[in-house]
Amino acid sequence: MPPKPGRAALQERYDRRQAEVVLGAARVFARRGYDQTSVPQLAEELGIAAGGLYHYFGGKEQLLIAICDQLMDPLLTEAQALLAEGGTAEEQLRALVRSWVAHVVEHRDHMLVFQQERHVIDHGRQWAQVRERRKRFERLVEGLLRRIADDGAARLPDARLTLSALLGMVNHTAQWYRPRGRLDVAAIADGYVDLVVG
Amino acid sequence: MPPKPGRAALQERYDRRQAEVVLGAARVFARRGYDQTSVPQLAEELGIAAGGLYHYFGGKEQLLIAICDQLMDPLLTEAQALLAEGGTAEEQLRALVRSWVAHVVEHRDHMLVFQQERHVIDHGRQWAQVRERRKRFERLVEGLLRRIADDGAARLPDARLTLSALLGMVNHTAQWYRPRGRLDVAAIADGYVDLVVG
DNA sequence: TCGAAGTTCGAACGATCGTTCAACGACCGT
DNA sequence: ACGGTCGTTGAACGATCGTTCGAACTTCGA
Repeated sequence: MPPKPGRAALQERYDRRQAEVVLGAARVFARRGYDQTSVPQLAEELGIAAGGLYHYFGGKEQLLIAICDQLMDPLLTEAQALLAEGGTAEEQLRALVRSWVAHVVEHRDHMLVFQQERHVIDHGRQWAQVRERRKRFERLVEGLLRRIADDGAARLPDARLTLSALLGMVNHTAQWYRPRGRLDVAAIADGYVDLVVG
Repeated sequence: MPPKPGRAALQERYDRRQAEVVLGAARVFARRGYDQTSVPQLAEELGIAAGGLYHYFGGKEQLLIAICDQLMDPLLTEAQALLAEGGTAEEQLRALVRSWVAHVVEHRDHMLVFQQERHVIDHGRQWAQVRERRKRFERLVEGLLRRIADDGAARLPDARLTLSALLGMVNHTAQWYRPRGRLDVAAIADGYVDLVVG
């Protein structure tokens, strides 16, 4: 269904439209729920015909996978870049959490869908790549927390428990953050880090 | 559909069976997802015929509401009882979080469904009571955190942000806790409280 | 400007959904 | 022990689901 390989201009247009559809689908799914949104309903909100979706996606579930990829790929890429920059473990953690919170807030709809459909992500065969990306990101954070604990500077009760707590609070941000709220992204992220490292 | 009023013995049997169905449905929904589980599938796993469910519930969504009630009612009741017992704010917080984590772990399936179906809970008209119970519980925790902040003992960066963080980490526990894990419920709860109050 | 390739449409498909209901065995109160 | 209610069954319903596909429209390359 995508254009034949070799035609760069067409490929780019195809990819841009596809990403646009994914973005819109994330917004609709976050509000109405993935399963409770029928393909005709989704198509109507996106302003295209129902059948037209299948030009860009093999099926409804592949669209869901694309939403999760659009969420996880840049997050993991940015996290790896930050860790390569050097600095103390605590400095790196602070930078990582800032980037992470910014990402959660920016991709709030994606996050809500991602959390909502955890049962699909955890079980399906074709979800292995999404699961692995999530795992890799969590390991990055865990490594950082272990370095901080080993430095002895902070009094983390338990690195694994702290990791779970941090995952919980940051990801939960998607459920209450509002664009014109009292706290900006940096204040939220720093507040989280202060809780964790004291 | 329930037995006629006045027959206490029948009413009790009916209520017990109903609660049993809710419990089983929570387990199935947590694994397969609410929407992705058809009524015939659910009925088969519960060991009854599809039509039989409608003896206890007006429809599939009322069953979902019952799951959330079975989760929130005892949690709120116990929280209110703990707050009535007296003690310093920090002591009360520690007791409340212990009870809360125990509840999340005990009703892990309910929690997973509750979080999974957030979009339904937030929007539907008949979900107002569930929303209000959730709100009331959150206000209880918020009041406790404000008392701690006012006492000046701990260095909470922001009571509202701390509340969101605590909600996130405790509720997230349902997604990683395993019965024979390294940490027991009390250790988890105390770890969370230590992060929050320092 | 012309043929080809890419994109969109919308009617139609079989499958499956949530729900209803008449009927039957089990158990209650008397 | 008997009449009535309760609990359960499973077949059947209309509605709606995700998906397909051939035709119409648009854009690209030359």
